[in-house]
Amino acid sequence: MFPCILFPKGGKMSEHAQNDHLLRIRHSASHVMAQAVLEKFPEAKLAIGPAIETGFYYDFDLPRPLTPEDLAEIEARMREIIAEGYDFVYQEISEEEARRLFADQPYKLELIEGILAGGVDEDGNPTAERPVLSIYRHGPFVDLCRGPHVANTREINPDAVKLLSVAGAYWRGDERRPMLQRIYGTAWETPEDLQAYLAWREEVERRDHRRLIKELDLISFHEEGGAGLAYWHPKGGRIRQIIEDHWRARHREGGYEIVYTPHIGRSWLWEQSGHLQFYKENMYAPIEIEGVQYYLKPMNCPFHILIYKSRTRSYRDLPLRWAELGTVYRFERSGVLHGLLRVRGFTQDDAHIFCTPEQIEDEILGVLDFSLSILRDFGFTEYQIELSVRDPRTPEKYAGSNEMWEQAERSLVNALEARNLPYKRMEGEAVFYGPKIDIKIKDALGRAWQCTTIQFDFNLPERFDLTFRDRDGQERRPYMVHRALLGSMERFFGVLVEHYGGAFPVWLAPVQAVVIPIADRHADYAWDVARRLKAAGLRVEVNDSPERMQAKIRDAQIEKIPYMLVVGDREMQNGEVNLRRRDGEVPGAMSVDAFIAMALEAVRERRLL
RNA sequence: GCCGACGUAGCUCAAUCGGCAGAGCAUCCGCCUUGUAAGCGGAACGGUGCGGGUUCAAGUCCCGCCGUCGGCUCCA
Repeated sequence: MFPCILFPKGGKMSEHAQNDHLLRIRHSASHVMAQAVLEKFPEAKLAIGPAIETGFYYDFDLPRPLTPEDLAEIEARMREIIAEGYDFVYQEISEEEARRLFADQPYKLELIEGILAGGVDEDGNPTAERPVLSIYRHGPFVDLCRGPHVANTREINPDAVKLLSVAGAYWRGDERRPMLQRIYGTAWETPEDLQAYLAWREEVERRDHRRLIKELDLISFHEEGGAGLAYWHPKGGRIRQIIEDHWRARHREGGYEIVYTPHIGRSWLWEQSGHLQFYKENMYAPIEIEGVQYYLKPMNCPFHILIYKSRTRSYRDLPLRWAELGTVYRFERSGVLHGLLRVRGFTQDDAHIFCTPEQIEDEILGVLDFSLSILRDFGFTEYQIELSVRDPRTPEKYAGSNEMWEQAERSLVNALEARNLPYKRMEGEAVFYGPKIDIKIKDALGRAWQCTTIQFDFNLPERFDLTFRDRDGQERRPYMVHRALLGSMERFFGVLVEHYGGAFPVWLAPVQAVVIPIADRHADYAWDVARRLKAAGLRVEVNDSPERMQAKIRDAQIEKIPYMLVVGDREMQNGEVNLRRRDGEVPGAMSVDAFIAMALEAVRERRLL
């Protein structure tokens, strides 16, 4: 999933997650778990069991599916094994010994072959090291393993270990290989760290957008309507409109033109673009009418290209920056759907930039600045940036010339370095048609989400024969850059909901203020106040239901409305409102105008409250 | 798509061995006229995701489908 989970917020835990001792503890815990599983299922076949960022796992081939009761039993046995106090002993072994030792462990034998053949380690990952077969023993358990481990099982705190879940996982991550059972666990240095991690997981659950969009009446999904298709309710729609309005305004300022294109296109487009060749299994089946096949668009590029090709382009026209909130449909496999983060129909905030090779550096820098600036508007100020480039070993797999790739990469690197942005260079991660920058935004819980992508395309300009007339009269090929900033409205909205836990900053809140009359006789005044707020441009509701004031406040709190304005006899008399904020603060009575000024300032500055 | 789990009222959840489908909240109707996170009383609401099957009897067991969840794989 894209929420590439980092570590719990706060420096202490982050240090721990990178701490070598912690990795040893986790890796050792996974061995202890494997021992416990093997005792319970002597016929179990072991696969691999590494430490991961938040714990560890081990993959097993077992005679039957594991139940939660099994997990509890295994966990209990782990504590006993830990208490038995075995040393972890490292030993290098010969090929023959290894084959003999793991004779009845086919997955281990496969790993052994891999290690001997060179190129992979005992987790199946590529390595350049010379082949060494090594094992780690603790008590009766032995595993093919390079380590490192703690010295003794007692170094694992039995109260800081917990098994979390069991899930399916393909052997070697290959869907054609057997499906194994993976047990996930977590281990920390102290029980306090474990508790903090579990509390963090609970917080993640509390903020889950799938729960919040339902509770806050923002978006729903319907079995009857089809999986992965979102229905935006009035309040969700309101937020989306605010996001879109802001997006449009910023794009106009930023030198973009906004275009609109159809939702379906003739098969010719998709043959020409290559989608039917490379992407067909992700496209909805064609609609045939009058003998012509139309496909629902999985992306907007070919449409923008047709606009480009609608007339002869001059170097004087470039750069062209065209943006569209383009709704696309992709047939995602059923198992990958996930709330708003992975859907089948979504609206990309797409843009394509067509420019001359000379302009590309400036354009890339412009896109980068523009993207980060807009993300900042929405409260995202921390990023994790990846630069995906070619695999230098296989240049033939990529479209475009060497010079193009080099220039493109240079422009991406230059932009990142001009802004002092740290990034990770990912060799071989580029798509075949060009290098790209992906920006993952970090949310309030420190999780990173893939939203922004800036991609070169050396493929489509060729396929569609895009040209411009240069100042020397020659026809030349423009550069084409795809860019999605928020990614998609759906995914961005889901991330936004989780980032704020549903308590949106005032400028985004679907209802900014609710006026709460204490008794019926205050209702007219409440409506009067509401009219004034509305006239000032605020989104306001009046709760004049026959409930107690306390109940109305509770409802407003649950709805996470930023401002609650209580009005009773005193306020009515003085022409005031009595403010209570979502965070529980009660600034108290103030004039209506004073409240309006305060609220408008919060909106203008995009403050939380 | 694959492995596993799950699907009961709008929401959250209950229903012992297969034996009369239930509660709170929300909704509706009354009463109360209230000072910063739930006033009181009453009514109505589902036949258990859908379709088959087993059984005297199915929410409970079996099969298929749909959907959701945890993962894997995928993510132009």
